[in-house]
Amino acid sequence: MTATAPEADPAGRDPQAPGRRERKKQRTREALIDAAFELFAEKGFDATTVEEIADAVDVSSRTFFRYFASKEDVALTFQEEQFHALVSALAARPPEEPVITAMRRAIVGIMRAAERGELGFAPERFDCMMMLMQDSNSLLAGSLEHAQKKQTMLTRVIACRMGVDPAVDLRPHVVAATANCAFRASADMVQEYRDTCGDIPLSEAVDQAFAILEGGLNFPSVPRGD
Amino acid sequence: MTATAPEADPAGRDPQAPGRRERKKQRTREALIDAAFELFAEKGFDATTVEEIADAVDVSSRTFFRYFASKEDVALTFQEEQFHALVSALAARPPEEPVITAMRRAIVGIMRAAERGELGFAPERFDCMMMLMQDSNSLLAGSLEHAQKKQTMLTRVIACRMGVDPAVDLRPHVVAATANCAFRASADMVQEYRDTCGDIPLSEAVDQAFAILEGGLNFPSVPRGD
DNA sequence: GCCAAACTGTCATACAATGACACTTGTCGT
DNA sequence: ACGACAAGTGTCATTGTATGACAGTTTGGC
Repeated sequence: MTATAPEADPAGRDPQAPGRRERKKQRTREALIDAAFELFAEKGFDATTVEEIADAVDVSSRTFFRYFASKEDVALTFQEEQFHALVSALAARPPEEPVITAMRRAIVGIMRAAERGELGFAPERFDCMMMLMQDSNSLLAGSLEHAQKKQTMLTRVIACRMGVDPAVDLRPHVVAATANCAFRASADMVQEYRDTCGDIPLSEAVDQAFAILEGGLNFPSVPRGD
Repeated sequence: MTATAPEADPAGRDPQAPGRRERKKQRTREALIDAAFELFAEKGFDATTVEEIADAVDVSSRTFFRYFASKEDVALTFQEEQFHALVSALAARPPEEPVITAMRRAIVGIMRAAERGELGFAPERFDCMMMLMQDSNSLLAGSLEHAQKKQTMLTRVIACRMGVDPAVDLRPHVVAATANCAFRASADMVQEYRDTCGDIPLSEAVDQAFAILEGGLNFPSVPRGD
């Protein structure tokens, strides 16, 4: 392995450029994610062991845990990326917009982008994760835990945008929780809908969910026209 | 151990009465819960091992897992009981009430009852569980998973009340998710509030959260009066 | 080329959770 | 009262997740 690569430059030319070590680390990380999803798709989340994932990439399972905090973590990388994108998108919304509107447009925008593969990962991966969650309690739990942690952060962002103190004002908490709420409600229905009719884009369902929430939820009980 | 107890009756007098075996089982179960909470309160959830809980009651850890599916499970017994009470309370609401109103009153009613110790368990236990969740990710995850599963069931109850099909109508999903949403938002704020000002009853916060949700969440962003 | 830092593998270990099997105890019929 | 059967429990073994310690290797900076 001599310096046959064209970019090899003995004099440290670009101090920002990630070195070979960094690149290798990144490759290992992505290889682990790829291998994990391949195995998950094949055998399911619970039936796949960390050792199998590590073996597929030819590293020790100890190394796996140096890249990911848990087996759930490797499956939730996309959720993590989506959240980061969400915070940016929310910050980019014009300040005249009411918070719920900003939130709604930010989320729906992110989800549409994700469905088009514009967020740096294949859309199938996210779908795959949603499917896996149906069959694995531990993955569902991990996802919810992750989302809850993010909700706490979102609350601060929203409180700031509203100019109120989250320690004494319930509203930012409710708005942040609403994001989770809309997402979970939509995911549940999309899943149920798939079994009977067919696929529906999650982003559309989430948009609808926000519409319902903004409407105030005032639905009558069944008229009992027996 | 001869029949010195006054209730010993050779002729099976009451076929409904739970036998000694059943009573002993119940006692073991409650002893495990008691021991678990004592240890949790003392050392925290994560730092407490199943073996310690089992030892405190003088049973094997294998037996612990015959009573509870997981270490989280023993801490979530109250959450389980609250949910059962909620479903009953919801069913008892008059059919003229809009679903969101029925839900709100059912939940707030249950939580007030819980705070008064009218649900068969000490209110401190529930408070304790909420505290433990702040420090334990696995317990938080378990709680959220449990709540999510219950939400799915709630969705069906609500869909039924609304007279719609949950596979094609998003609204019952959103209403059910709203329950979780209101609860989590309130729990987060109550916790934050406690650190700065003091205690506030969770039931009141939840009631407020519903009011906010029913209002449609239309809050302006900060006026920027710089 | 050399040194220090970063990365990895190989132990060892703790804990959660489950299956298998034997043993004890409660329940029920006679 | 006795015995058969079922329920409950303990012991042992095993799998899988996760973490700490330590040594060996690779990489980047000098």
